[in-house]
Formats: sequence, structure tokens, C-alpha cells
Amino acid sequence: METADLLERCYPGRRAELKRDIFRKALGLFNEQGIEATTIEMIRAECDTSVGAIYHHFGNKEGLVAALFFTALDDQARLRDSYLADAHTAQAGVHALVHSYVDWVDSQPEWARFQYHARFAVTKGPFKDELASRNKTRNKQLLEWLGAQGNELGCFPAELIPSLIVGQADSYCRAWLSGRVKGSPKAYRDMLAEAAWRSLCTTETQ
Amino acid sequence: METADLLERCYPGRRAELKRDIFRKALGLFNEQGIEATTIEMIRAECDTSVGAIYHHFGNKEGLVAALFFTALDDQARLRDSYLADAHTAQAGVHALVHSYVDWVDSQPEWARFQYHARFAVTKGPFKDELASRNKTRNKQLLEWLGAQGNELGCFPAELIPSLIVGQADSYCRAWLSGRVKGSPKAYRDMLAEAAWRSLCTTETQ
DNA sequence: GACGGTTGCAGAATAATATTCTTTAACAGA
DNA sequence: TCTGTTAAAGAATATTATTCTGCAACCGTC
Repeated sequence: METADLLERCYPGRRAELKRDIFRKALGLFNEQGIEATTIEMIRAECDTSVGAIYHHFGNKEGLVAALFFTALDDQARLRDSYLADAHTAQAGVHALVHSYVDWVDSQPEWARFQYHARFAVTKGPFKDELASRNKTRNKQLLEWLGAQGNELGCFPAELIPSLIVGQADSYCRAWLSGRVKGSPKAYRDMLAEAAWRSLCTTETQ
Repeated sequence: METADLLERCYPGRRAELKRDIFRKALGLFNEQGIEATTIEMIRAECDTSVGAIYHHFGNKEGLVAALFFTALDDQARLRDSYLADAHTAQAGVHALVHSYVDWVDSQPEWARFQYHARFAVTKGPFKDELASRNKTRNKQLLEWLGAQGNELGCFPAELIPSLIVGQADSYCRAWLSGRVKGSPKAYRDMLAEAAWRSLCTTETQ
């Protein structure tokens, strides 16, 4: 359901029907079998189409992986921005970041799982520069936003702060998506947000 | 240097020379080119050996990846156990966990980088059961150890605790290994350990 | 509503890569 | 020395990714 919405929004229209279907089926296969273990032939068979069509839309296997990856990244960013728009203190910002992270993973587990597993491939491949620049601007915006709230996070190195905020949530989401733990991260969203905030408060009482 | 020691310890003797060399060169190639982008032929050329030798030692490409992965896992566990042996309070335990994690990544960056990237492949492949059982027993031991220190972490769900302890360090180590941040995690080891401990303390003053 | 150009798709042909298999040499113990 | 076991080589094969050529659907324009 959400998957359908996500794809419909990013690649709308009747003429993109096959493209969306390739996205959907490839996502499933990559997650079930692993990225290198799924062959173009498997995707072709699943979509009942031709290899030519797949290469027409995505160039090659790596391009398909990258397209899936950036689609997920964009959707995640959309939710984060919407949460941040309502936050007006540093604490509210930290909560918004953790909550948006957790909620997105909970609502799009398939995309999240893929995102984790494909990051390395994209980091090495021809889209590494795009990924790097996106990461850089995102982190910069984040730190500027936090600074603008007039808070007191100055005692931490800037490059450490993003990890302090989302590290724990990220770790738990990974564990959940790989089946090592059972409880949905959404069930712990407040605990995770408060833990992150506590870890940042060196002096004042939470 | 440390790499040589690690390999010499795990696979000692003159007759394992080629095996160690394959390990070393494959590790480098996997990290530089990515796992699927490095071919058996590249590894063969780098080691100046034959494909037969590689398949003789590791079965197939997946087996080589898994062997590298578990070697890294074992080495990491060895350091963790040595740190934990000296800790006798819950707080000291949390510090030991964060410190051992950070110090290992700092001392074996190549192995750590590979470990991050190969986890998914191993999770899907024929060694998934071994990995799963290792994870399970490790977490169980950890929680039992913490419980035995007579602490007060009962307010958190058990499955959440490991992420709360090492999540932030893990996140920063990933960022460092992929070049997104510059400062070695070792420089922040105390900050990370204290942040983790703070995040766990709901009532008492740090 | 024909027409030129563009995009979407098919599938055989090809290239790159992983894996197997057979053979030979080196070694370790009796 | 003999014997079984392990190490290594490399040609042969199987699998998989990618290319390329041709055809059909579509889209704006006259």
C-alpha cells in the first residue's frame, strides 16, 4: 500500500507502469535473495518482461540499485522535513529526527532494509559523488538548524552530533529489519528519542 | 602490521601462506572495488596464483567473503572479552563495550569496513544460521553479565539495550570508515562511552 | 489523419564472470 | 620408500550481465 503510494508519487502515470513494477519486484528480490544473488533474469521473469526493457529504463543492474536507493532516500527526507517543520526547540528537533527516522522505517520496512544493504554498493559505484554531496548538505543543514535554536550542544564536536542523535535508533532499526529483535521500533520511538536527548544533556536535568 | 598479526594468529604456519595472502589481497580489493565488482580473476592476479587454489581454500566467492567476515568477528570478540574481564560495575561494563568497539575499529579499519559491508551477504548466504546463533548468544551473555552487576537497567526492554549501548559508536564508526567524517572514533571514545551511559540513566545523576 | 521523431519494449547475440573438473606436485606420517 | 592427503594449476564449462538491432506504441505537428 504505502509502497504503491511511494512509487506512484515518484513515477506517476500510465506509461511508467512497467517501470514501477520493475522497482517493486526488484526490491522484493534484492531483499529476499540478496543483491548479487538476484539475476536480471529473475527480475525479468517476475515482471514478465524482457531484459531489454530493464536495461532501457535503468542502464544496468547497478543503475537499478541506485535508482531504488535514491528513491528511498528521497522519501525518508520528505518525512524528516515534515517533522522538523513543526519543531521549534533543540529538544523538539532531536525528537523529530528520531521519530521521523523510526516512523519511516516502520512504515517502509522493505525500502529501509534495501537502503541499508545497498548503501555500500552505491558508495562505490558511479553515483558515489551524488550520495556524498547529499550526505554533506543534509548534515550541514541539520547542524545549522540545531544551532539556530540557540541551544547548548557546543560541547560536542559537530561531526559527532548526528551519530549521537540517530545512532541508537539506527542500530535498533537494523536489528529489527534483520530479524534479530521482535518489537517494532515504533513501539520504542519515545524511549529512543528521550535516550538520545539525555545523552546530549551534560548539565541540566533532562 | 596488525593485519599480519591477526592473520598469523588465525591461520599460522608456512603452509597457510597463500591462504593468508588471499585473505589480505581479497580484503583490499573488496574494500576498494566493492564485493560484487571484484572478480575472482582480480584476486587471482593480485596473488599471482590460480583460480583452482582459491576455490580449493574457500569453496567459492561467497565462502571467501564469509571466511573474512567471521575472522573479523572473532577478532572483535576477543578484544571485547578482554575489556569486559576488567569491568566490575554496570557503568564500567558499558564503558568497556563502547571502548572495545571503538578501539577495535580504530586498530583494524580495513577489517571493520569489510565487516560492515559483508554482513548482509552473510546474512543471506549459507552461513546465516551460524551468524544468527552467534548474535543471539552474544547478546544473551551480554545481558546476563549486565544483570549480574546488580544494576538498574530494568526500565528498558532487553532487546533495546544493546542498541542503546553501542548504537552511537557504531554510527560514528561507519561514518568514519566511509569518509564522511575525519576524526578517528578513538579520539571520541570517552565522549561516546559517557553519552551511552547517560542515555541509560533515567534517574540518578550520571 | 498521415508523418517524422521519440520513447518503450523484445529477444537473440555477445562478453564477462563464476565454477567445475581433471591432472600434477608437494607434503606428512608409517 | 610407500601411501594417503592436501595444495595448486589451468583448461573447459556454466551462468550471468550487457549490447545491439529491430519493431511497435506514442506524441506533437502540419
